Amino acid sequence: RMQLWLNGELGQALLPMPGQTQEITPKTSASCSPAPESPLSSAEESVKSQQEEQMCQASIQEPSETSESQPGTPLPLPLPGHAGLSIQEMVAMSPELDTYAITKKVKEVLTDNNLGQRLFGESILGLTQGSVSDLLARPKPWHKLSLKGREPFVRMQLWLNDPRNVEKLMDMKRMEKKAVLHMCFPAYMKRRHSSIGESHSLESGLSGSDLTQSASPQNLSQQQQQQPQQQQQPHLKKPRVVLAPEEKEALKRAYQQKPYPSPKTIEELASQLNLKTSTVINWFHNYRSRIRRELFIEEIQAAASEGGSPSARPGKSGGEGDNSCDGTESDSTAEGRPSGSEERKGLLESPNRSQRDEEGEAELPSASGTSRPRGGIIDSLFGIPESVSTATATATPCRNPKDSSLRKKKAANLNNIIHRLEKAANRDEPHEWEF
DNA sequence: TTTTAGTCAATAAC
DNA sequence: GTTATTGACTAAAA
Repeated sequence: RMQLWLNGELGQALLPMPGQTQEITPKTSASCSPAPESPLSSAEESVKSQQEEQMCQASIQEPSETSESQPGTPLPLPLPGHAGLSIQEMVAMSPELDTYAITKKVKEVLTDNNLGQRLFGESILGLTQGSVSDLLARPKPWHKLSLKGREPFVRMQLWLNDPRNVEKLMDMKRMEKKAVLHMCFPAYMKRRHSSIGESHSLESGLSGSDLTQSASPQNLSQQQQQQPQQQQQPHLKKPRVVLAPEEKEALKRAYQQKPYPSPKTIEELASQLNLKTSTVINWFHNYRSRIRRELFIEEIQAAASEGGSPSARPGKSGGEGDNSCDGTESDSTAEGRPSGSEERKGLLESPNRSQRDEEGEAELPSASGTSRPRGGIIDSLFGIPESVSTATATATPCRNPKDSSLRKKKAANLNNIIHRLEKAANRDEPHEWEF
């Protein structure tokens, strides 16, 4: 299969660079691919629905392409020329990609061609519009992504490499419209106009937003799957919690004081704000996660402003595992983010020191643990232009002597911050929350 | 058991 | 109608 991939359609689709015929060692897929089927089979529901989605898409795809998709692998759209390789294998084999450049390019193409995120997400990435929006606006650097997290970027890269990508998506858009008119329109209109004040339609169990999305045939199948269950239990859908600005403000203040609050503190917060404990817990989880991502963006932008390839710059976000280089925790000098350094500091205050330390150190195995062939033919197989693939340029980030002094400075800065935070953490036990 | 990563989906904002 | 935001959830890692 590897051979097929090397010599077959992928080669054509991904515009290999001339003269790049280095061998690829089997080690790559063997060491990097964590039992290709397993991650997906564990998410059975998701797979099921995505398989449904594929089937539905098959009706609006060219048959030749549809037949390429891997059984058991949720490929919302058969990857152009993947020649039988599963997406997991492709992800495992992928060289380091510049996620920032990829998303930038995708946004550009979508905007230029008036293609929506929903269409793109559902047909190319197998993700919902919201996820696509998030992904395009806040891409994480490659080395911070898990294999699963890398998948959409590989899909995007492959899509960008497909010379007929826009054309195909346009076709889908047109067909989708027809499909909506011919298949979905009556029910869609009926539900849409009959559900004012009944966002959770008893008839279908779908909200207004769902209905809008059901305009897509592929989505329809997913929802049809959910329908029976919801018909049986139409009232189970929980209303979305919307936190008031004051509540958010209070939570942010609490976060600034204690990014990892104890269960007791969470209880207190919940009772004082009249929220469910789980809501407060979720809020902290989400906030930490999103602050962390803001840091990545900042890091990328800082790197970009310094010139060069942003998402995996040596000494900034390079994946060699040194915290002083990954930027996430060491880059305390970065400025200009609206949420400011107060939120940022929380990321340094993980529940225990060892965990915090490990996080940085763990980057090494996570980045290099998926040691795959870099540059050369793999880049060419992915058809990656130099501006997008950073693998060859950043093979050993931070090893450059020029980066060494920067690293030392950052490390010193980091130690200083950790020290101050630990001191602060030691004296903050009894908290009075002021809202 | 807790935290993180990734995602969905409701809904706000444009 | 599209995109952005965000609370909730699942799976996996620590």
